[in-house]
Amino acid sequence: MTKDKILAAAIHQYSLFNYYGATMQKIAKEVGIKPASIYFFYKNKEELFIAAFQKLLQSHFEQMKGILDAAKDAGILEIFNSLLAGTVAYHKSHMQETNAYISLVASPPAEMKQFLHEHMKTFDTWMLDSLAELAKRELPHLTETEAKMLTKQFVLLMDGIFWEINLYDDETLQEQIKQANEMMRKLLEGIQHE
Amino acid sequence: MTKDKILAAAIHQYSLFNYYGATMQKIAKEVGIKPASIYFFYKNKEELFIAAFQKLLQSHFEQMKGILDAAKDAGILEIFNSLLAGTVAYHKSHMQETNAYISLVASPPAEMKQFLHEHMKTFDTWMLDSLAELAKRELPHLTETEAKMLTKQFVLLMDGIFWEINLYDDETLQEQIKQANEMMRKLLEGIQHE
Amino acid sequence: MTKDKILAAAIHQYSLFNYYGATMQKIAKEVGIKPASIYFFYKNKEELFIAAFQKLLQSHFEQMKGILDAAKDAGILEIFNSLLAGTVAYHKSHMQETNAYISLVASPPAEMKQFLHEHMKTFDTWMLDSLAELAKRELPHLTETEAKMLTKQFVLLMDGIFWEINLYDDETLQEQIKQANEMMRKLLEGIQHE
Amino acid sequence: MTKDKILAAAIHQYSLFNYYGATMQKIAKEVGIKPASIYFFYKNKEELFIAAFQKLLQSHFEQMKGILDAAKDAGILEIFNSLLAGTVAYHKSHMQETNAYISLVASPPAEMKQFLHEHMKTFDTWMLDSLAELAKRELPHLTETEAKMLTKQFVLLMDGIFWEINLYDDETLQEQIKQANEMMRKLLEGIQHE
DNA sequence: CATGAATGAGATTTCATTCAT
DNA sequence: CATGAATGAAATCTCATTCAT
Repeated sequence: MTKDKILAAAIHQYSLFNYYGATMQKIAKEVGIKPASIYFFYKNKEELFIAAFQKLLQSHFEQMKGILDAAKDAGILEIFNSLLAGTVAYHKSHMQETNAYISLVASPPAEMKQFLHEHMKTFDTWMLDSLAELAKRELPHLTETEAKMLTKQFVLLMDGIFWEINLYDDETLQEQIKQANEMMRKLLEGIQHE
Repeated sequence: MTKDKILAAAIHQYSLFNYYGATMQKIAKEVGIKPASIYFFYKNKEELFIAAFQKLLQSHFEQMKGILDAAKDAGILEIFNSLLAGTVAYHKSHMQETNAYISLVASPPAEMKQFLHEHMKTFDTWMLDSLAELAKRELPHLTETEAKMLTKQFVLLMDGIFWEINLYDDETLQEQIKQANEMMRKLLEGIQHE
Repeated sequence: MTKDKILAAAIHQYSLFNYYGATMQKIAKEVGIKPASIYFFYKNKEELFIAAFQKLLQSHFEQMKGILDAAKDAGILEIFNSLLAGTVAYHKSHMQETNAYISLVASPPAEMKQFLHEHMKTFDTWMLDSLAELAKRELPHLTETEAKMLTKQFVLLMDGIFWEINLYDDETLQEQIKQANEMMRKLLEGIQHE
Repeated sequence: MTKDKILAAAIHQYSLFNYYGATMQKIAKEVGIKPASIYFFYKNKEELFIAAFQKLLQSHFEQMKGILDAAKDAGILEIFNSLLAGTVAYHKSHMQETNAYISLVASPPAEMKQFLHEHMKTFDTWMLDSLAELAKRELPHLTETEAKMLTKQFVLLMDGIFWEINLYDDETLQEQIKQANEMMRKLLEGIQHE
């Protein structure tokens, strides 16, 4: 459908040139239509990008949910492992969306800031809650405080890996994932020996 | 000096609107001059932004060097601690530059990608080398491999904290720094007990 | 009928925005259809407006005829009186058409100028002839010249009132109609005393 | 000066095509510059036309004041006479402005309606007050009410003449002015014989 | 140093219109 | 009858840049 192709092109152009550099012309050309035609589907550039960003964030959210869902029946260390690997694998196989996503979070157009902030809060809450629940299930002897600490530490590692998607090539990134897994292993060991 | 004010305004506008949204008009207005006047100092927009980005990256680099330098005579854990705290403190007190820096790394204008990539490699190498050296000095019993691992893990935590500057408010960020310090403490403990 | 609703909407939009501002979109929206549908009824914008203006002028003409017809059996002063009152009453109760009519006469689209000029001449001739005839019937002692003068003077007053529809609120306008009637009364008095 | 030439061209184009048909391109072409250059002098089309209309109305007002001033030392009938003749002479020798003025009053762009209404009120008040004062000076035996009536009647004739500028050719218009003068003469005669 | 004036190129958007369904 | 989808042309406006002063 043309409407969806426009969204995809908008996200792609955004990933390349940011909001002001992603022109209606370039988007139209990528879709294979004329700029005027975009206005049949979207009222203006702002509404197009609101739709595009919504789709982007939502599909990122759903992907994360899927990864967590697929991993949730294993042991806690494996879950962490799968989450890191799954996140990176997804992002590496959807570089356009990932670049757009990173760009959006790192330097959102002024009009999106509010909307984006709310999404990030929702996402963060979901991630922390889900992880804490899994941690309690797998490590029932943990206090509430300990479980929270553990999840926060894991999220910190996830964020580190996420930022490094920007910086490192595939090989180095895989090495960093190993380091992250290693760290989680040691932290869990420490807890279980206490 | 007007020339420096232009650079600062360019960085500020870039942090707000990215490359294509940072117009010569807005930059001029922020400085209090007319757009035509910018061309007395810089040949064109591209050269202005090359200068601006160079300054931005260089001053970030120097700042990091300064932080490391100030911390380097303490114990290894304190060094890690100071680096994290110093980095965040610097960025929080220079939000404009930080936003511009993050934006630049996360979604650089096509023309800058090459230049940026080289800078990041230099910076990364320096950071890893410096940290490895300090680790060896403070923990002389570590093998080369162990030292490298430790520094990589620390860098991963630093990157996590860095990305979270984007996401969290001050309070939550301070909490995350604590978590990072706590993690480093446990990792070192583990190594020293082996 | 849709076709008539389109005409009415075209006239309304014309009264608000003039020819170039009365877009097919706005007309369609007012009717509750899509712009493409208009082309089933009218070949293009120009033909739509030719039809609209013809209807507008013709209905104005017929209305004036009706008013004259209804008044023509009274005394001459009453006839003048009824014409003024009737004209204003009609226009005040059809403000959209009146605004469009005034707008059309005051600043016709270039393509309409010729057509409009002819209509105005026809209308003017009819009005002068009709009035002159009535004047002769009611005031048989008048010379041809005197009758013509009287009708021209009356038309001048009518035109004044007409322009003032633009300018004044209802109350002031009613006051001006009284003045016009008063003037006609005095003029007739003057003639009859000679 | 370019700025003034732009204003004049805007008024001219407006007189030909009304607000939406008076494009920046046509205006620029008439001045002999490029459309972009207009924006150096006026922020946008709306502000350009606000300036243009202000100039138009103000210069019309001043012209009327000048005509009244030049006529004010004669007898009352001559004053009326001069006003009518002066108004028409001015408008006939400034057809562009007059067409624009009529168009503006008859079908103002929505954004101008408020501003225009206030101007018209000011103008109307000035005209009525000035005429009433002259009437009292020249015809001191008139009551306040009679003076007011006389001026209103004169204004009605003026408005009739004004609207007829639209409708008639020069010759017919001169004839109508004669009729207007004749009417004023008779009205005054009536008053003085009472 | 700095600006006023100007512009070519291009961005966003609107408009009248077409045509297949 | 009516519309969804599309478009060429043009309208408004912005942008980077130039150049004389």
